[in-house]
Amino acid sequence: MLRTRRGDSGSRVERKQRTRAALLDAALRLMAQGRSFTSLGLREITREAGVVPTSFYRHFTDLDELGLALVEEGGLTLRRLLREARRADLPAKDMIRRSVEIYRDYVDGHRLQFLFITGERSGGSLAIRTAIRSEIDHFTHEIAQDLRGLGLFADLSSDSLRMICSLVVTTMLTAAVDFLDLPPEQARRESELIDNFVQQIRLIFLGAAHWRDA
Amino acid sequence: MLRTRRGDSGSRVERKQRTRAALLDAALRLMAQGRSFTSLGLREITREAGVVPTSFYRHFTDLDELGLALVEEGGLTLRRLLREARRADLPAKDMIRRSVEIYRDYVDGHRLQFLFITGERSGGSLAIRTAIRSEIDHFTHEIAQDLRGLGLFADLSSDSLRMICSLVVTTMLTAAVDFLDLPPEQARRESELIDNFVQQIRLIFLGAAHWRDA
DNA sequence: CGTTTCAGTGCACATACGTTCACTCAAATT
DNA sequence: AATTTGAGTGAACGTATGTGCACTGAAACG
Repeated sequence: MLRTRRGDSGSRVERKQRTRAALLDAALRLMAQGRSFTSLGLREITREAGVVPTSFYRHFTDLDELGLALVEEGGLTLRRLLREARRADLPAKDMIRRSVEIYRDYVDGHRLQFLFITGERSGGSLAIRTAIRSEIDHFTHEIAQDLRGLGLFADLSSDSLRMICSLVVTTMLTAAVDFLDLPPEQARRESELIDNFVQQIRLIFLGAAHWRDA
Repeated sequence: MLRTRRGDSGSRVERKQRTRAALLDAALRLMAQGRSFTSLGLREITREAGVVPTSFYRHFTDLDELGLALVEEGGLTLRRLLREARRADLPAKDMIRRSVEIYRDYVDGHRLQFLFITGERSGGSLAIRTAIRSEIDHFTHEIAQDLRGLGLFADLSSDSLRMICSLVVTTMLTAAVDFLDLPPEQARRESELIDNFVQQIRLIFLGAAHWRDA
């Protein structure tokens, strides 16, 4: 009874891609209810995606494979953040605060992805953890290049710059968790959080400005 | 057939406490195999603890309650770390490196606890996440007091000090995840990790030394 | 010493799970 | 127009789950 299925338009490969995306999204939505990836069941995901359990195997051999696909999606999201941040040419003054606000909006606009990345970064299976770590390393490296491109920290070795960016990134990810856990309509609490985050990044950059390579 | 149960010595309350501890430990051991807390089943935990499923209800009303007990245990572990660090009177020179080494050893000696804290800090249920956050806040506050006690950062406001310590703590927790994921017998990779961690803490303190309150 | 308490047992139940298999039937291919 | 392909179906399987209930028997208590 394929006739009555929703979204039965487009070519066959398009429809397949759409179902695949529905499965990925279903998994993220379930995790958003306070569950971790390893706790999800195959039937649960297909049910949420509006598909029969056996359909799952047309797209992934098992749940791990779906998890790794989610990591890849998350990595893309991180890279899109940087592309967006580069476009928004930042004022020299208050550059950090502005960047933080962009980040906050971006996290809010991609809640499920960040929930997954931050949640599984140190929670679930080794395979997923390793894959996420590699995406984050990549992200860190890109930020380092961007800072170099801006002519900042020109006198630092690339090892030191990497060390500093990795500190910045872990601080960003911690802040993302805080943003996501913020109850809605708590402007006061949110601005405290942002202020704290801004100060931490400023502190790191202040340290970096005085850093001398070993 | 209570006669043949292992550890059937001690008073009744002692034996109960021991079974309770066995349940908590069983949960941690299962998580160490790369699973998150929300993925654990009641039967699975009791099986690992060597107890019949229905016995579970003598100790906890449900899995959430067991999770919160684990958080409490984890909080105790964090506080014991500080007590231990305070005893080991640190040399003024290389104080950071020495502290980091103590921390590394401590994490290694309490792998399961740190696996739980870092893994569930941003992964599982809101209740557990919130409880962990509060333990970490407490930990952060204690570190701030210790630094004050050492006469460091005497010119900083307590808000700034808190902000700095929170940065230190999140860096510590990220480092713990890295330590835990380190394959055994990788001395080279481990010392790289430690060097990186030491440098990040130095950088934060360097920034703190130049920080001026807003 | 008789009675009470209660941690742990063993069985039963409804319900969920992952996976298999043979199937349909529209789209793609020939 | 005839044929092949393959995403999605639906029933069936063995096995797992959480929880209720009546039970046992040693420790604690009066």
